[in-house]
Amino acid sequence: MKKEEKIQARKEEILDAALDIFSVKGYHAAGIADIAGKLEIGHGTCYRYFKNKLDILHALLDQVQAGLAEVISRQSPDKSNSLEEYRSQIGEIGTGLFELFGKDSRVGQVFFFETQGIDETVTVKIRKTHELSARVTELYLVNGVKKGFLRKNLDTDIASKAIHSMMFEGILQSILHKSNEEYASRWMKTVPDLMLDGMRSSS
Amino acid sequence: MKKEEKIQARKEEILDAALDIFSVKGYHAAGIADIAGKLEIGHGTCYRYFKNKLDILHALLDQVQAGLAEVISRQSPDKSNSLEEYRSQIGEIGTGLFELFGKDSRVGQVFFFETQGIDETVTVKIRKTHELSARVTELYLVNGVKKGFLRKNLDTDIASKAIHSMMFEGILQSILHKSNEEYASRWMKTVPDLMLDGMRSSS
Amino acid sequence: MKKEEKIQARKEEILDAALDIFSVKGYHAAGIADIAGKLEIGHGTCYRYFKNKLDILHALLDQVQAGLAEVISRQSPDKSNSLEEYRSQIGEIGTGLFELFGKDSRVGQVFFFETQGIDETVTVKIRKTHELSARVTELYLVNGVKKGFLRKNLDTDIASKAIHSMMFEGILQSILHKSNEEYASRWMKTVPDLMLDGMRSSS
Amino acid sequence: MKKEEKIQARKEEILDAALDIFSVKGYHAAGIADIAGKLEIGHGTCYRYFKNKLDILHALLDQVQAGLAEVISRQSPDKSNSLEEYRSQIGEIGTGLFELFGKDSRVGQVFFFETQGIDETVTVKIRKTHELSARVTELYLVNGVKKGFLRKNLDTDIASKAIHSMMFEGILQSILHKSNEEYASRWMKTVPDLMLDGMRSSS
DNA sequence: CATGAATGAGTCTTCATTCAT
DNA sequence: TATGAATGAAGACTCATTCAT
Repeated sequence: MKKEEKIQARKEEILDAALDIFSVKGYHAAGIADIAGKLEIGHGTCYRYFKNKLDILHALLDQVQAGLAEVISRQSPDKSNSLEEYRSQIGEIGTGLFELFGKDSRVGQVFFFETQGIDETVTVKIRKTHELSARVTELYLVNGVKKGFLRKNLDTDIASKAIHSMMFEGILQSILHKSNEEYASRWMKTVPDLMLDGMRSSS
Repeated sequence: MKKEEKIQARKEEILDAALDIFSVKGYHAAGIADIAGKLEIGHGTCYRYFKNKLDILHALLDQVQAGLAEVISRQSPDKSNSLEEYRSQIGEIGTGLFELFGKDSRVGQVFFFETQGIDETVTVKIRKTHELSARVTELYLVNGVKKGFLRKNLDTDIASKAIHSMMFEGILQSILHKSNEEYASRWMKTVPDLMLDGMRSSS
Repeated sequence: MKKEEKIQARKEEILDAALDIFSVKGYHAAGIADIAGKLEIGHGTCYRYFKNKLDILHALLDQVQAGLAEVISRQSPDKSNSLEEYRSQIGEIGTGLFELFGKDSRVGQVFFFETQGIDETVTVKIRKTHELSARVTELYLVNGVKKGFLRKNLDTDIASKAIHSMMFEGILQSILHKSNEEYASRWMKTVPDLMLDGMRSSS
Repeated sequence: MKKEEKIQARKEEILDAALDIFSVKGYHAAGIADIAGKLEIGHGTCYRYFKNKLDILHALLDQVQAGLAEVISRQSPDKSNSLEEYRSQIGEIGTGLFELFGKDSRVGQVFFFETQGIDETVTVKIRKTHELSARVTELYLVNGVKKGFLRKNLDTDIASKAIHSMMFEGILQSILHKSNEEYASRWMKTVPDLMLDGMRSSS
C-alpha cells in the first residue's frame, strides 16, 4: 500500500516536472535530462516510471483528458428545460473549463501548443479529446432542440463543434493574456450571448 | 531578370516539395534530404536558397499569410449596409478561405497541425496570422455596429476572435473529412446563422 | 555448517538460473534482472553471492572445468598397453564427455557459443580448459608411443590438440542436432577410427 | 566510375579499421567512435557507409567467407586419383588457409573469438561458413572413396567435419603462437598424416 | 539477509549544416 | 551553381551496480 503510493507520487512528480519543461521548451526541445534535472534525480529514474519520453507525454495528455471529462460530467445535458437554465448551465461549464486550464496555464500551453506534429498517436489523442468535448456539447444542443428552446433546424453536429472551438479559443486567449481574470470574464459573457442570440441587433 | 526568375522558380519548387513532406511527416520528422530527394536535387542545394530548415518553414508560413491576406482584402469591411449584405459578405469570405485551404489540403495540414512546438518564432508567426484574420473580422463587426445592424453592446474584440475560431475550425474539420465538399457547405451555412441569429428558437 | 550449506545452495540456484539465461540470450544480452527474475528474487540479492555479472560467468566456467577434469581423471593415461585397450579407453572418455555436455545442452551452449569476446580473463579461462583437455590427451599419446602401439614419429603436441578439437567438434555438432543420440554414436565410432587408422584404404 | 571506387575504398578503410578494433577489444567493447577515431574521421561518416555497427561486422564476415570460398574453389575435389595426389592437394588447401588467416591474424581473431553471442544472424553466418568448408571437404572424401584410395566404410559426413575442425584448430593455434611459421608447418605435416594414416604404428 | 529504487556512465544513432570540388 | 561527403553536436535509452531500508 505504502509502496504503491510512493510510486504514484514519484510518477506525479515526474509528470509535473515534465509539464514544466514541455510547456516552456516544447516536447521536442525538451530533454529527459531537463526533466530529471529539475527534480534533481538521475535521468535513468524517469525510465523506471515511464517507458520513454513519449510515454510521459501520453500520461500528461491522459491527465488533461481525465480533468476535462470530470468537468464535463459534472453537468447533465438534459437538465435544462428553458433557455435561461441552459444559459446558466453554459456558464458553469465555462467556469469549470477556465478552472481546469486556468489554474495551471502550463496545461493549456502543452495541450494547445507544444504537442502537435510529434506522432500520429498524440495527434489522435488530442483530437479525440476535442471530439469528446464537442460530442457532449452536442447532447446539450439536442436536448435544447427537443425541449423547444433551441431552433428546430439547428445542425447540431456542426454547431457543437463551432461552439466547442469558441470555448477553447477563449481559454487559449485567456492563457495568452496576463490579466486573464478580466479577459476571461469577457469571454464568458460574450460566447453564450453569441451562441444563443447571435450578433444581430434585436429587431 | 532571367536569373532572378530562375532563382524564384527554384525557391518555389523547394517550398512545394517542403509542403509535401511537412504535411505528411511533420516538421521534425521531415529531413532536408527528403525534400531534396523529392526534387531529385542535392540536399546541399536547398542551402543555396534557404538559410536553413527553419527558414523554409518560415517562407511557407509567409505564403499562407499572404494568401490569407489576399482573400481578406478582396472584401472591404465597410461595404455592407444591412444584415443581408453582411450575410452575403460573410459567405464570400468563407468561400475564399475554403478555396485557399481546400484546394490544397497540405497547406492547412501544415498550418494547423504540423507546425507547433517548434520554435518561439514560428508560434508567434502563426499566432500573428490568426490575429490578422481576427483583426479584420473585427473591422466588419465594428462596421455592423456603427451601421446598426449588429448589436450595440457587442464585444467586438472577443466576438471577432470567437468567429474567427469557428471559421478555422470549419476549415480544419473539412480537411479532416474526405467528402469535404458537402461537409464544408454545411459549415458555411451553419456558422453565419450562428453568428448572426444564434441558436435560440425565434420567439 | 547449516549456514554454509544454505549459502552454497543459493549460489547454485543462481548459477543454474544464469546458465539458463546465458544459454538462451548470451552473456551480453542477458541481464542480472533476468536471472533474478527467473528465481523470483530481488536482483540485488545476486550481488550478495557474486561480486558481479562476470563473477557469475566465471563460477559457471569453473563448474564446467571441474566437470571436465572429473571425466578426464576417471581414466589413467598409462593404463593401456595395447591398441585395443587404448581404443576402448578412448571410447570411455568420449562417453564421459558426451554425458557431461549432453545431459545439459545449456552447458555446451554457454561454453562453446555464448562466451567469447567478453573479456580477456574469460577467453583465457576457456582456452585453459581446452588446453587442460589437450594436455591430458597428450599423456595418452605419449604412453602409446612409449608402449609401441602408436607411431614413434608422432608429433604428440600437435596430434593431441587435433584430436581434442575433433572430440569437441563432435560434442558441439551433437548439441546442434536434435537427435543427438544417433548422431553422437556416429561421431564416437568415426573419431577413434580416424585417430588410429586414418582414412586410407588398408592396402 | 571514380565515385564508385572512392566509396568502395572508404568502405574498405572502415572495414580494416573495424577489423583492427574488433580483433583487439571484441565486438561489444568496441565502439563506433574507436573505429572512426582510428581513421581520424567523424563517427557519423561510418553511418554513411554502413547501416550500423552490426552491419560492419556482417560485411567483415562476408569478406572472410568470400576469402575462404576463394581458397577452396582453387582446387577441384575430383582431381585426385591416388592417395599421393590427395595428400598433396590437402597440403595446398592447408597452405591456402594459412595464407588467408595467417597473413592477417586479426581475421581469425575476429572470426574465431570475438564474434559469438552477439546475435542470431552472426552465429548463423559463422556456422554457415564453417559448414561450407566442411561440405567441400566432404566432396574430397567422397571422391577418394569412389576412386578407392579412401576406406569404403568411411562416414564422410562426420569425417569431413572432424577434419575441418582439425584444420581450423591448426590455424587458430598458429595464430595464438608468435612463431606461427614453424608451428604452422608442424600442423601442416601432422594433420594430413593423422587424416590418412592415423596414429597407430604400422604393423 | 534481502530488496529494489536510484543512479549515471556509456553507446549508438540521427541529421542539419558546411564546404571542397 | 550544384553537389554530396564529411562532420559532430545532441539525445534517448540501457543496465550493472550501489545502498538505504
